[in-house]
Amino acid sequence: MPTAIEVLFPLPLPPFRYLVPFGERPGPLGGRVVVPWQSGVRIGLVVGVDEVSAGRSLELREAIGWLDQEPFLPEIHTAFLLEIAGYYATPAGLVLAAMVPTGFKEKLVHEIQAVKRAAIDDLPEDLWVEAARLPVEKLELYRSQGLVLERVRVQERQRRVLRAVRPVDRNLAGRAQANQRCALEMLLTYEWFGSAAELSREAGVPESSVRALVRKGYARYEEVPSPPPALPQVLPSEEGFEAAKEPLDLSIRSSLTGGNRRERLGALVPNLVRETEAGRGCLVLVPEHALLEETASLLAAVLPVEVVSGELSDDQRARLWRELPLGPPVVLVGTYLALFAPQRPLGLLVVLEAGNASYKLASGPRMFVPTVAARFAERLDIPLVFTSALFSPEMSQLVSLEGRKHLAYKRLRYHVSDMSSTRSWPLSTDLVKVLKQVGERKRQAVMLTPRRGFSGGLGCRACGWLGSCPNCDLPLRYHRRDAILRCHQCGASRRPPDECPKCGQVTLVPFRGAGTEWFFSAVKKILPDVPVFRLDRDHQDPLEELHQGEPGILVATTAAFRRAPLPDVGLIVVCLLDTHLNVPDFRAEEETLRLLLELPELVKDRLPLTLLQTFSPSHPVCEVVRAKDLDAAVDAFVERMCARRKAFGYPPFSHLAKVQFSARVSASALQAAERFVASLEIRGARAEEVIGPTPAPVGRIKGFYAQQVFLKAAEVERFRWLLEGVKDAGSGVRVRIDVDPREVNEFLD
DNA sequence: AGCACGCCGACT
DNA sequence: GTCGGCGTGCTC
Repeated sequence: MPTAIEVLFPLPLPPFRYLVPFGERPGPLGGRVVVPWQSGVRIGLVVGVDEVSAGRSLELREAIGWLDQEPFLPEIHTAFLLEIAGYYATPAGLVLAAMVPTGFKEKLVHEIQAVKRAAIDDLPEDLWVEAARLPVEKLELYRSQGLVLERVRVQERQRRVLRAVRPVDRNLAGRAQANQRCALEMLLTYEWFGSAAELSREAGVPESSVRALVRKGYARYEEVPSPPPALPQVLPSEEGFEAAKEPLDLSIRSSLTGGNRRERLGALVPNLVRETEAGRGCLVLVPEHALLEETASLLAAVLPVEVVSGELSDDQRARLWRELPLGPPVVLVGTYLALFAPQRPLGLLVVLEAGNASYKLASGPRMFVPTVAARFAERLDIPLVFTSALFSPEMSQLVSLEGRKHLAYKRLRYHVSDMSSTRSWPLSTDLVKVLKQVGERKRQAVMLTPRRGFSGGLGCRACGWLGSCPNCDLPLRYHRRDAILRCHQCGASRRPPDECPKCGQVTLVPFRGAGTEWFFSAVKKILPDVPVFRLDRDHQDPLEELHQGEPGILVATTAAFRRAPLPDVGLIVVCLLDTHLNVPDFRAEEETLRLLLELPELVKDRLPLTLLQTFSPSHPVCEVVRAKDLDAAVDAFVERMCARRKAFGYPPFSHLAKVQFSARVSASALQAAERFVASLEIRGARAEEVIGPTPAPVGRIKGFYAQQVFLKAAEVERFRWLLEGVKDAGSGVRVRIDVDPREVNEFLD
């Protein structure tokens, strides 16, 4: 029986089948193989081997050859890719692309020759020629007749340089050729230049003179091997960083909560030191690039550190992957891209800020990185630590009681300001009072606003008309400074009308929640002499003055958490807590509490007064932060959240997936969703396992109407079985699956 | 993801 | 009359 291999590519596709190269053995799982692909060739990963019938084998193309002697990826990793793809109901190739960020996009040199005595007139024997010499159909024909030999190797990194071909001669002797002569002499002295522009700069001659040298044959461009790219240098942080003295007594899976970001990292330093000294590498995952630099530079003060993130070029990653296994053990700090980095042996896996929303990959395989990391650590049988301000129900499923480590919370003084008992908007009378104090004492304040722009909308006070997006069922956000209405979902924008399009009156006013612009101008009005800074996605004021301790007020979205802490903050304001609490998601309350517990991370030393503006001052979250014993109150809150999730069958006590059907025609989306639910019933789904279809909370986005169905199952096998029922929904309807959705109401593009 | 094929608007 | 927009479909 012929042998076939299953080959995976870094593309949104499942593995494809090829025949083993003629006369060769299947090769190991996790090896790289070169195969014909459309009209060319490409690199894939062998993820399976099986026998196929002789008849079936006729339909398969033959692989061309192996790329490495040793497996490129250990077998454990290879199997893990497929497992993760299965759980997230995503093509395995997407997981490969996300987890193995190097090794599959190399340029290839593909050469062919005729087999002995094939007597093909358009292909030589005994001489390798570029495959591109032959038209694709010809090559395909000769392949099927077994008339052609093929070989492929990786093209080494090259760069184009300008080199001299012959010396100055009398054709360059004239006065008119002075510039060319000068450039050629310089080129002869230094052997080569990276470009004509570079040479012209160095020689101080116009670029046209250099080009003339090339045209006249005195110089030419050549491809030469280029040196490996430099890796980013991690500069040790100059700031003092309090590392703990003794290692924590960690379990195979642990959590570290409480304190603040730096304290949590500091508490783990002795463990990282111990591992590297024992000759094992450590992996420290961060949720996003913004946290990478801070983390890496703090650790670099005491440990050997390397970094990996999407910011590295392909060549830099290739170099790191090549060199990591050869060098001494390091602490590798990176985003999810670092998870499969070839550090062997690995002694400890740390997932920093495990509750951070950025760990949910928004595109590609919609994986939740902490979950993936936990399964991976389990497979490799190495210890794992989650750190987070707040212990989460998800952690409670993974971490045993002995594994739970806690640092006491920084206790802030909270003041809750009831917006329903104040007439001033958007600054309550309490807030005006404390802001004035901050101004008088020349201190700093941070105000966290729920959104960017001026207001949640622009509407008519007379008739209630509200400007909304032509593509989405959403109000257009009002950006006063740019004098524009903009959709925060699809980006559509338009000029605000001068009068109400509905009733014609000139009574258009900002509606709904205030954003950074509104708070900015409100603060300016009451404190005209205090510098006010704005920070959000649209607008970033330089903050050097604040970082140097100058007085001022920072009005920001949660973008403030991605900046270094400020030195002299006397006041933190959560401008409208309700916006966070009212996010229609079962995690909203926890996320709000997390936000409040992370507030100390905005400030350097002294703990400021924290003022929460809200219409629901007795909300449990407000009660928790005002409790005498904060640590106990948070514990009790998390217990309640766990109990609630258990009662309603939410994760982590069940597996949850959102299946979204979207179409330009509203009825087709609904119809497809209903068909899906009907098919689930035929599969034996129980009533409590299927919720929906329901129209998405924002009914239309970018011109697409969306319907969603939620799938819930206690056991993972059953969950996967139900999810396999998702089929193509027919033309005009897009189906998207999000396993373990973090934002239940997010539109899946 | 790329890449080809295919059908409707603004131009040499 | 053509260039080019991106919708749809395919890759062993």
